[in-house]
Amino acid sequence: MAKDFTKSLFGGDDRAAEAAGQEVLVALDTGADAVFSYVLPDAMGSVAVGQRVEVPFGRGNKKKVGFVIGLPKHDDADEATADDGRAFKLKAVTKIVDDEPLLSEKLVRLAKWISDYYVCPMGQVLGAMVPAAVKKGVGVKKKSFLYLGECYKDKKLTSGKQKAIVAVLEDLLATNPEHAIEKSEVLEEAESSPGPLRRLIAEGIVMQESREVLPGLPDVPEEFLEASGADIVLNDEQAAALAKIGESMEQDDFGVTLLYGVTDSGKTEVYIRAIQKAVERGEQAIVLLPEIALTTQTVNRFKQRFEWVAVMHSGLSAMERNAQWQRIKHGQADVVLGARSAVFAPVRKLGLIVVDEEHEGSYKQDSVPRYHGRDVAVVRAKLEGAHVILGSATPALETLENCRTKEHFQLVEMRKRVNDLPMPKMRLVDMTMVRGADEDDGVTLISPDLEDKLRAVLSRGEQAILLLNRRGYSNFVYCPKCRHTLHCKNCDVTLTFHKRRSGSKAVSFGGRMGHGYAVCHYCMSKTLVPEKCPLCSKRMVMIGLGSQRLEEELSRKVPDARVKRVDSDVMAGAKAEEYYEMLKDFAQGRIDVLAGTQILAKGLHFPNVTLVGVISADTALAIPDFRSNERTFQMLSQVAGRAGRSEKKGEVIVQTYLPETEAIERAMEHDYKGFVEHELGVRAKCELPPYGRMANVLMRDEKFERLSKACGEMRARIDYLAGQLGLDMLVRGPMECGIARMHGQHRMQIVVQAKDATVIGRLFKNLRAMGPIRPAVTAVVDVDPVSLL
DNA sequence: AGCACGCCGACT
DNA sequence: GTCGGCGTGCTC
Repeated sequence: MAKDFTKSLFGGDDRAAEAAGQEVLVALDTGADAVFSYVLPDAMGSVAVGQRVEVPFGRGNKKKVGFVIGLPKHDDADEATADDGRAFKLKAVTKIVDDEPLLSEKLVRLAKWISDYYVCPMGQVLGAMVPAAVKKGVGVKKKSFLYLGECYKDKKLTSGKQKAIVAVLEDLLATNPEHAIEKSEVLEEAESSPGPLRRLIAEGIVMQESREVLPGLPDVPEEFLEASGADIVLNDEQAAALAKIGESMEQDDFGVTLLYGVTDSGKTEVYIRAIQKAVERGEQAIVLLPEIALTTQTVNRFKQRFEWVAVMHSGLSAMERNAQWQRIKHGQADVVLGARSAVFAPVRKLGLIVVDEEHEGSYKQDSVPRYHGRDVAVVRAKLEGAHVILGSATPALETLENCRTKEHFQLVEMRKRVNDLPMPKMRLVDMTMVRGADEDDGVTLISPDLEDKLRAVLSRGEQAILLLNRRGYSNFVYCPKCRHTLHCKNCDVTLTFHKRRSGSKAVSFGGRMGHGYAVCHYCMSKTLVPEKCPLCSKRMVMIGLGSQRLEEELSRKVPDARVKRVDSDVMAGAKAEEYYEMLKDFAQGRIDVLAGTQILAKGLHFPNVTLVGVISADTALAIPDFRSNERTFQMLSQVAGRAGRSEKKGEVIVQTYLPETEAIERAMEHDYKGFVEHELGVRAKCELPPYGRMANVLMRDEKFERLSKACGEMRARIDYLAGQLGLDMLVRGPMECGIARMHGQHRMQIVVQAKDATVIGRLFKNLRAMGPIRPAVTAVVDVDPVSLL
């Protein structure tokens, strides 16, 4: 049990003055880029790597909890030497927090890799590996457990209640601590109050023990556990893929398989069979999914096939989260399902990690530690001798390149859709030819082609999905006379107009502005929209591709359709049940058209959907990022997968103002390989990933002067180190970020590119050692950035 | 990162 | 006088 060694009433002597002991290295969750040494007094016993300890920290000796990450071989150390050479006295650990390590030694090693590679203090990495709910022990309660003492038969009982209690325990064979029964259960069963029990305990007939208990989880409702799916017969491609994966798994060695399979080629079934193999071998599997794909549908599919599934997702309460984590740690989960951070699940014997939709940018965490879930999965598997399956219909170029060049990577392809469904027909609509005369401001969202198709679909009693891939990009308020647009006062972005929610009647779009406010999607600040232009007093109008506007145009062009708008705006206030209710309405045909943002493109299966309309394929292209073409292709391919998931033929209409873009042209042909080949050529020319690594140093500050001075200094330091260490790098910047101002701060970046990761690693290791730039500005290092905004 | 310390300008 | 904002340095 944890012991508190702070005996002295007045703060105690935290230093190890008289207490000799073992030196321990402790990583604290602080920005300080160091690991701290403490003395563990001998009287406290021993600790292991991965356990947490409480230590005094800083001038005020405030208590902090950190992870033990090393045990140097100094058993009577009480002094240490700082980097600058001066010696100081070690402070003593005040408490051992965990009875047993929270993290395995392997996970601590993984943390070390993340700390080095992503340039983040060890303590922060370890802090992020364990959910806050686990660290706080949310929901852990002490409960009393009862069992019969050895002499229980010898004593005569007179009270009926006492007899009943003993009988219950006897029935349940609770005759030793291992078979102890929870107190309240016993009392309930024996229909007794605590009084008689207290007697029994006092007489030593019943033994009582207090234990920490985690909250149980509610059982999965029966209705979700129908079809087993165990009888699904794999097609030849699936069988071949599984065989290859199995081969690699049986070698009991690290390996990565890229499962490159078109939408509906049955990748999930391959995952499941591979996981079954792991489970049969007594190993556990982790399945990573993009957060947005972690739907009940997906989870249930796994629950139907595996007895012990643990789910880690953002919707869990702190208590549930802790319960799931503890279950995993105690070997009560064969399969762990979760987003990014589930890669840290504390399974005992890791056999397999599946990363579904491995190309998804959302696997990259955008706060410290800025790790990539897929890449960490590969490193963890390497450390633990496990296998990784990376699944995608449009693999990341980095992954394809790894398969070509790295020893442990293999590519397995699946070209056919299950049931031999044809790929949906793709049709391109060149919007530059559709100059809309029907809108006051000359912008049309629904081309005549799309309008016709919609009507046809509705007349056949089928359904459609319309997609606006990103909200708030061009949904802006402007003055038609002086071209003044509303910008955010804190950020360098155009404000997005939002119609006020229910209560006010529809606004006349393209004409006068009504009840509404403009929102900045970065800082979330709201501004009431002025009716007249602040510069020239003309009436402001709004133009844009917002989903509200789409809804409006739909109701005019296809008035009979029952349309439902889905975007994060509508869904923000809605509960999960409402969302599922809406999906149910659509599935059962009470809604004809779903219109909304990309939320619709993910993981939903509606067989009656035969038309998918992409309102504008260009929004991703407008983002100044070298991956925007790749993203555009991936988005279109994802969308195409939504159409025609049954014997009915599906069609996809793609509207664009940039019809000659390679990504769009190739997507029309379902030709990912062709696109990749072209794109790789472009990347090679600029030495961009996958040919070389990239890191982004983002710097920000309220004062532009101070920022640009600091950026200059940063660049100078990078150049100096490059020279000193002979690092072969390409350095660009400092330059303004894609969004030059955010939250009232100016933003600039320096982009570093190098042939391999070790160069980047060495640069930042040395850069950190140089200390902060003065005057100080906020600087953030993003290794392998997923976007450069 | 977070916090204590100390240095300057703006008030009672 | 002294309150408090901000910039700097340190944490075993």
